[in-house]
Amino acid sequence: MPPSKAAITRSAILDAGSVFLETRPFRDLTVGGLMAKTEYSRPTFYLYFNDLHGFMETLLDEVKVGIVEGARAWLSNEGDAVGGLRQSLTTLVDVAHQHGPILKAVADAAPGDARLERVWETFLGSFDEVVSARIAQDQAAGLTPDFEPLPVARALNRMDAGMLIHAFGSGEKAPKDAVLSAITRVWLSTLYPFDAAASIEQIGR
Amino acid sequence: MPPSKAAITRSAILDAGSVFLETRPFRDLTVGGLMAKTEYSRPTFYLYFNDLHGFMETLLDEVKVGIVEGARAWLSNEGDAVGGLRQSLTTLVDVAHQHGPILKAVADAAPGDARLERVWETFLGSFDEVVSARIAQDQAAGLTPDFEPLPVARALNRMDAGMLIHAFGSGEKAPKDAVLSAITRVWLSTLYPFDAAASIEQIGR
DNA sequence: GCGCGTATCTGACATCCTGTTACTAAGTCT
DNA sequence: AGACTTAGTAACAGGATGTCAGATACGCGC
Repeated sequence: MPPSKAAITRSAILDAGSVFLETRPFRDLTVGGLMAKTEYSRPTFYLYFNDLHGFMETLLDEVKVGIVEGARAWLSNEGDAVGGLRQSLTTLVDVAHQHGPILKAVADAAPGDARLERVWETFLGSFDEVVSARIAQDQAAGLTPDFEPLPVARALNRMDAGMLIHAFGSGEKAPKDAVLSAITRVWLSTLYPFDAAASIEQIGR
Repeated sequence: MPPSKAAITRSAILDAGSVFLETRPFRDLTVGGLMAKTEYSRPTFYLYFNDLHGFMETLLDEVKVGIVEGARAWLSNEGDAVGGLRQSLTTLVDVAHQHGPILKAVADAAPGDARLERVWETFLGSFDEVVSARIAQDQAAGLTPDFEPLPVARALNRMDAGMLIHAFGSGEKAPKDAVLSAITRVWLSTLYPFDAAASIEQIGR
């Protein structure tokens, strides 16, 4: 079946939003301005979204998948830990590079709305838990020093979020490799220090 | 001389703001609501501040000093590097714990205003530079592995910012020691890995 | 092609917050 | 007391939001 008219309209609005956020910050996004970029009128927006924050939530959903996907290489625990982590971080950086503006826009919008803030925090928090679990595993296996996994996981994740949004959020994006090697270094030194000689040297400078 | 009437009014407004942000997020702060907590009327606000974001900028200025202060122990390069860094992080966590709500409010408000965003980014960025310089020093001294200092400094700083705001920003604050030991571990493993055996063990779990 | 019910869309409205201006009141100095 | 400066306010205009009653377009049986 052909996509319903509603589906077309809805995704036209979403597209217009993505395009807008490619070049302008969330604070400049208004319902009126957004809809002016489409062939519909302002009230139509409210047929499909509750408000701008709900709109951002939808936009986030479309990106979530890719981000979560990337984490698998390390979390699934196949192959060596160091290699898996490297792999996961690499794809994470790739995905973030791709969707930088939307991620920044969501992060910017979140504090303005209780619901979106919770969604965003939950999104970030979900990584805290899985990473923390993986750390506990590696500690049991003697790969990782013994420490409380959760706060360290949180710290590392906040680092990623802050770094990636800062690097790829605005128009001119920072070089991917510098970002990747910086966060890779921090993750590896913290989680697999015994491996340091072998693994860190490979990062290069 | 006694404080001028203007100074009294101004600081009454600032106080009302601090108190408000102690329990409610920035998004709930309006000029009208704020001034209702004082004995003045709404337009009076505009005699002293350009708008809510200018107001937040002023609030940030009052906290800045303490934060910068704390960094000295490590940056000044007296005594051993590991101890100095430990010391700096400890006071950083203390100060952040104390002013958590204001820091979160500023971070929340920043994306809503181009000027405040720049101020906030500059504030964060200033640490990137000094930390990066210190890292370069330690690399020259052979204490720290050889890598590009700036991106790593940025990553570590973003970690601190994200962690501290998340931990101390809202009403119920996370336990200080868990936060401190998590970020301390990451900083030390990354910057002084050769010292690992000696230094990391002291962190405890 | 014609009517009809449903899906889709819009004009017009009430509301809220912002930032400014023209004005009043309260001090201060001679 | 009179003149000048500082402090504060009431009232206005602008702009964005979210809602609703009504208009328009579409699909479908005939």
